[in-house]
Amino acid sequence: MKRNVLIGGAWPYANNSLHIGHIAGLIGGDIIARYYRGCGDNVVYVSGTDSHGTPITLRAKEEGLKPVVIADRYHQEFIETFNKINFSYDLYTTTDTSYHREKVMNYFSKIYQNGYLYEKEIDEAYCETCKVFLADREIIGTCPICQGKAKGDQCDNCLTSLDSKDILNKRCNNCNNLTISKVNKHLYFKLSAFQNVLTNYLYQHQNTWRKNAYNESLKYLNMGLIDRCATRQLEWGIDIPIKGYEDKKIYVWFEAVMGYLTASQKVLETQNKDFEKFIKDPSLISYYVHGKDNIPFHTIIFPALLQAINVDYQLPTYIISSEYVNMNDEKMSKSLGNLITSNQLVDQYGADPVRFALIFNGPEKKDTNFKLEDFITTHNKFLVGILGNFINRNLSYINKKFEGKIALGNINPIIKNKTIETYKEVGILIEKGHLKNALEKVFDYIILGNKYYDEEEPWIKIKDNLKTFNDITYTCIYMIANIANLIHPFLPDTSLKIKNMLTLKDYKWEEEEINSSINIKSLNILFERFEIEK
RNA sequence: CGCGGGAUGGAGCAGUUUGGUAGCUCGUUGGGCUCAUAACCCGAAGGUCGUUGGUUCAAAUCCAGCUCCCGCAACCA
Repeated sequence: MKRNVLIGGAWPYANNSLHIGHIAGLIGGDIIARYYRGCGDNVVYVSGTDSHGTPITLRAKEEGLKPVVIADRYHQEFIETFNKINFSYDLYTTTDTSYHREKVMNYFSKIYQNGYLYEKEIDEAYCETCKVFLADREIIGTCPICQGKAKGDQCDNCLTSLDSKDILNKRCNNCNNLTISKVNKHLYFKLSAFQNVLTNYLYQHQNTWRKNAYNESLKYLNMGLIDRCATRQLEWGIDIPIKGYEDKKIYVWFEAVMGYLTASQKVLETQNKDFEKFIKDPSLISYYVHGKDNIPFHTIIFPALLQAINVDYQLPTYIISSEYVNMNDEKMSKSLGNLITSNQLVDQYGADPVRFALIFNGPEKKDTNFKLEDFITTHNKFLVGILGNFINRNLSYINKKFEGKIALGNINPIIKNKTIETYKEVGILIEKGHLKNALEKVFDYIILGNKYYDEEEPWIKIKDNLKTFNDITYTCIYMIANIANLIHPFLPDTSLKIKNMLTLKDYKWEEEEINSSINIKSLNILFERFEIEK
């Protein structure tokens, strides 16, 4: 029976390039998607660029461009980044498509009709010269604490975090004139209505969510959920389908998470499948993959929105929330200038080595540290020394002695059992989101191959016992064929290279029984050694 | 009393959910092999698992207190 699996990768915001921390947090989704596809399940793996909102608007203003230009520029860059590192999204889209806009407006209307959006009037800073309501970040003034210069919601002088309401002598950042306080109306989402539903929901997922997701969510629930403003005084975004709100847009926190629904629907449409049936399937398994800063959006807000649309919409099953990657013991940041973009690293070292490093040293449970020296050492040890070596020592010997012709033999039964067991164990780990452990288990299997080869000493057996030699060799080729499958979710390029060398069947998450004699088509080195640059 | 994470051989980490021989990589060191990209395999040295107390036949693991480190709260996953 095919399982329905929905995997949502976080939607990167079109304001900065993707660095290795982003990828480390997102790569779990790709592994999970590839695994389930190998099992033959019905997988929908989606993500897209978060293209709207204030930061992009302000950025555009600074550069004298339209917001759409900034959004498109980063969207194109993100597509390139995900292609380079081999993410297998079924759809990577953006929030700036007519499809998404239309569907989101429908959801907004639906939630309004269901009574979860209500009007509220609040006082906001208004610039009479520019004739606009100002966002926090467009307000400058005097800090009420130190009398220094405050900007937006913080004081540049004493670094205190402020409520923009408390700033004195508020001025417009554009024209520098004093602002006035003016009543503005907004639509609020009744998040508080879901306090009990979400609390019960959380308790049911203590074992399926990562610990940080559980604790963070519990924190918000313990504080008590508060209603959230769903509209924004802005020109760049999605129109509000309610009368009287023509001058405002839907707040990004609302529409970006809706992307999971709109993108999935789009994918299913192209497959002639029914979205409603899919999203309401009680046995739907869903994964939401993102960094720890994004937890409440996926564990609180998104589930509440889903409930507000339709109580039968399935809530997230697994929350794959990563910690952060630090760089040489420092936090990665633009201002420190120490961040490595995904593209830089992949261009220099290739997709699979980078994927390996980001999984093997992945921030699954706590922050990890990225050091180029460690990256190279680990690469040389595992990819060159264990994986590349096992394959190369086997195939090159057969090439040398038998011109690449592998004779039939008997597969060692212990190895065979171990192979079947490995599929099972790794599969369970991936399904639970324990990607690091899963990868380690795959490498345990490859290490076993090297051990087997050493203990059996085929280079000696070849001299006086060709039958035994053939059995050993055949067992190793059997292992290699299965290694090609087992590494596929993690290292898709390498998997394909191995399959091409031996002309193997397409990737599937199941034991591959080679049963005819095989010829080595071509022999290539899988991984080059990297030298540590001083 | 703001919130969260961490403390395990020289370094970096896993193990803590579901108590029961302390595991991995690097480094140091002895050996084996020569099929393999100075790759591979076996062995050795090195830890009273931050600290104090508690529960238990048994604690790195559970409970309580304490000490120290790091993130967030400030555009940045």
